[in-house]
Amino acid sequence: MSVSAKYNAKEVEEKWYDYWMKNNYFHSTPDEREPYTIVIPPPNVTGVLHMGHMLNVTIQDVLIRRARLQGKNACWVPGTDHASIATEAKVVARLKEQGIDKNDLSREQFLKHAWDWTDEYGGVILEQLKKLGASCDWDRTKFTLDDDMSEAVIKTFVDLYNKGLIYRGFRMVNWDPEAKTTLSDEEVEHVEKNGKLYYINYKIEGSDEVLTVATTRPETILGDTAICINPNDERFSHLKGKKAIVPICNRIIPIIEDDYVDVEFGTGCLKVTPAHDMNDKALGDKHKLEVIDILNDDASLNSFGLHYQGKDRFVVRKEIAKELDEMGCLLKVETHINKVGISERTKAVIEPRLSDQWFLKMDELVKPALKAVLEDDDIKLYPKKIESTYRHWLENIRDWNVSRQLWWGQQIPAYFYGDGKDDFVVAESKEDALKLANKKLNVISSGVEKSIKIADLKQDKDALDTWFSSWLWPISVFDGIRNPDNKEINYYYPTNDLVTGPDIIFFWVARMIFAGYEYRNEQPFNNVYFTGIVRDQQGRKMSKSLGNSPDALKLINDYSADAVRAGMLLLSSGAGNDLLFDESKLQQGKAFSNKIFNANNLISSWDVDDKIDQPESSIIALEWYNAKFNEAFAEMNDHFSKYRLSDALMTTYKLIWTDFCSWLLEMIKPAYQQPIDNKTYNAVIEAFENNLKLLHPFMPFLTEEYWHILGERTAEEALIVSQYPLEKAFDKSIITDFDYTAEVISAIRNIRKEKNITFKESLELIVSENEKYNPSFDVIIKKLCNISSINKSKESVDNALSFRVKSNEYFIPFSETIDVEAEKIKIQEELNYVTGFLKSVQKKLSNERFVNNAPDKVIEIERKKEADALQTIKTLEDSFAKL
RNA sequence: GGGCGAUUAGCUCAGUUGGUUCAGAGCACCUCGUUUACACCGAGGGGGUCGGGGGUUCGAAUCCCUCAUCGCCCACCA
Repeated sequence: MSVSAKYNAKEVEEKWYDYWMKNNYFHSTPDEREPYTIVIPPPNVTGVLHMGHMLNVTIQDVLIRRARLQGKNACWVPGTDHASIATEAKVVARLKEQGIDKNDLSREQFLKHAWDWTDEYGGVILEQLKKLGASCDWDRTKFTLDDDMSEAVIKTFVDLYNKGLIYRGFRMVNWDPEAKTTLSDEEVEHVEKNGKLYYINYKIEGSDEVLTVATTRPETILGDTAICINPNDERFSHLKGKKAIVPICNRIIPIIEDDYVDVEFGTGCLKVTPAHDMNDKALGDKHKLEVIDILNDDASLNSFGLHYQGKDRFVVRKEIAKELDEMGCLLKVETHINKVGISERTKAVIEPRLSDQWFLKMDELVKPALKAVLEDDDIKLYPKKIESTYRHWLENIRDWNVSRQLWWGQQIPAYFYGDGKDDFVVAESKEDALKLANKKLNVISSGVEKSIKIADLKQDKDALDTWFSSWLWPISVFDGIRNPDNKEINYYYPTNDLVTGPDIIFFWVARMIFAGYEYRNEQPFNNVYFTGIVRDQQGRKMSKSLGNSPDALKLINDYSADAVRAGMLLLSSGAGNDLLFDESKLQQGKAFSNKIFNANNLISSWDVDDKIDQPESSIIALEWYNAKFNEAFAEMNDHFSKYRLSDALMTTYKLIWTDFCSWLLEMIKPAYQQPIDNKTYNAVIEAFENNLKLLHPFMPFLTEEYWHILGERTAEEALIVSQYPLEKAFDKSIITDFDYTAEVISAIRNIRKEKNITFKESLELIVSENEKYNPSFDVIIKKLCNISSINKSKESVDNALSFRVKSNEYFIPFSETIDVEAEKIKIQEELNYVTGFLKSVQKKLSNERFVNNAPDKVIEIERKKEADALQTIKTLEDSFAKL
């Protein structure tokens, strides 16, 4: 007899994780089986487990464990991402706390600190994944800055450069003045801000006239190199060809004409600052304007800022407005809402800035990626609606700025040997670079023998965007870039499923598809499951600043990993839907664990006697359960095929709780202290075991625990490496018959309740049978409702309680006097309902247009309804009359 | 500004090409209950005119139009 009434999760979970690890069950090597591969979206190496990971990792583990049970060679590759900008920012912050300024360190010194940090925190998150039960192949753990991974990145960069897809360009880029690096377009968030629109007067050269220009950024007037008007704007036609004077710096600038200018907006005049605005840059290029960059890399003003030199742009904005006002140049200030670009990582306001950067051409890379998803269906996105977002982005894509002014990452393999803009070569190593440089030099200076030494080569200081390494992830984790023909990449690639958040569809998912086609000529994965975002109950994103993010490890500790996994899945309704975190779902997961624990308690309390016969009730109960199991199993598989994991779990949950525990166990349960027959017992154990298999992907620990409790298993026979049951055809009619029986049972229970008849008091049941039903379930009714006998009778039964299921009427003879009036009312109510229903059916059937237009099948159904209703009415009327 | 999606019980969501007894599930809620696995339980029960309006149809939660509300993505309007 068990002492504890509750399941001890913590102990169990540690035990089985160790056991799985010890037996190497997570490890995969290529063999003759069908592979099933998932590469983990590598979390930030210095990150800690949060709710998003929990959901994401649970889903991946469910898929991997299921594939393993299906006999596939399941391989889940774990790893971490160096997350250049995020990690570098953290390291810089920590150094600052120690009183160290990054600028005082050499690249090597800084990287030493960064690696120390990585060694200290890296892997913490992977340990946390283990607590959740993640069955990753830990032997394959990768880090995006591992030597082999970096080599792949460099090789790719050189290859793309040689193909002419990577180029160096002096372009307007997104500048994060806090991190002092460029960002890709995807790393910039646009937020609406309440700003101001300043109306500034510019004098016209050689006249007293002024021209008013509206701007949101008055500090940039110091970088103005033109005023632009619309050539069709008659208000300004007299100013054509004239010049204006920039206040404060008194620079004389041309007034140019371009129909880009919106006549309606502001004053209809635009100040042009090519160095600090994308549009102005375009205008500047078109009209060959001077470019004056007034900012330092930290967004303070440089010498062009005159007396504002050294001050931050936002400080200057206020001060310059004041100065302009005092000069009488500030006409007015209006409030104005505009979108401001914010750095995703540092939240600093982005400055458009001109600089030399490396770009990857997108046009060609995009083509196969579009085709694969939208035309060929080689890659399926779940939910499908994401496809339109995907298409839109790919069709409007701009070249990818891949260089970052950071140290934490792969350094760009470009080597400069001179001061000229083109005096560089791109190569995998410095030695190769030297050869190339000399070759290039000699071709250029034909005839004159020139040579440079290795010491003359200066490698580009910049590092590559983090995503430039992660886009290779599904290939490089199998060494498919360096060794494209190796056994592993050929076996595991393309991977099967990718599970990730919709927020990185462009950063990562789309780019992996580019890389997949470019380097393998094949999709990197067949399916992408986009999880939703985990939000709090008010629908807000989980964030540190709001403090609304529960401690993931504490949840595992409080509820168990199994309960957390089940809870997360119950919450997530489908791919792509956000989910509102609700601890009560975890409670539900925990209650479910306990339910299974108690089912096992019951089973293990039975004494098995092989000398007694199997009762009839057990035979039919097991026959029914067998059908029910196969029905549920097929349904669960169907849900899986559509990536409806929540529904798949719910199907399993109901199978176990309702069908197995509430019905089957109650039906086959032997009387108090009586033994159970051998046959039934074995069948129940087998049913339980099959349930555990179905549940294992969702709740791996407790299922493994009971698997071993139910039977002696060798290491090779662990649940995690067992085989899924086979899907079998099932007899649907027995399920229908049982559903009918359940209605009868429910009606009897209702009567007991209404009349206060305790379960102990045995009753007699009389049925006047009109409709066929399976009498083999009578033994079940007897057992579950404490019915002494079930008799058939055509006669009315005196002084009996009655109820009806379908068109059959049931009577329970009652010792006390029946309240005839109450019975009459009851029957009358039922009669009213059925009569009303019949009317609506007959109305439909007498409608010619319905009969003429509806398909025969539908009409047939209506006729059946009519017949059934008539029969029921007859039964009710008879009963009424007899009363 | 452009695009996409959503709106069904208190909550979170199903509802397959419009058609089975007047829309389902889980949770929550209410009532009753210590029958010998489990009160993290059992039995029973209440609850929705499917966002509003209009249309197509014999028939609409399901198709069309429109309005409202919410969400997401994209975008260089000073």
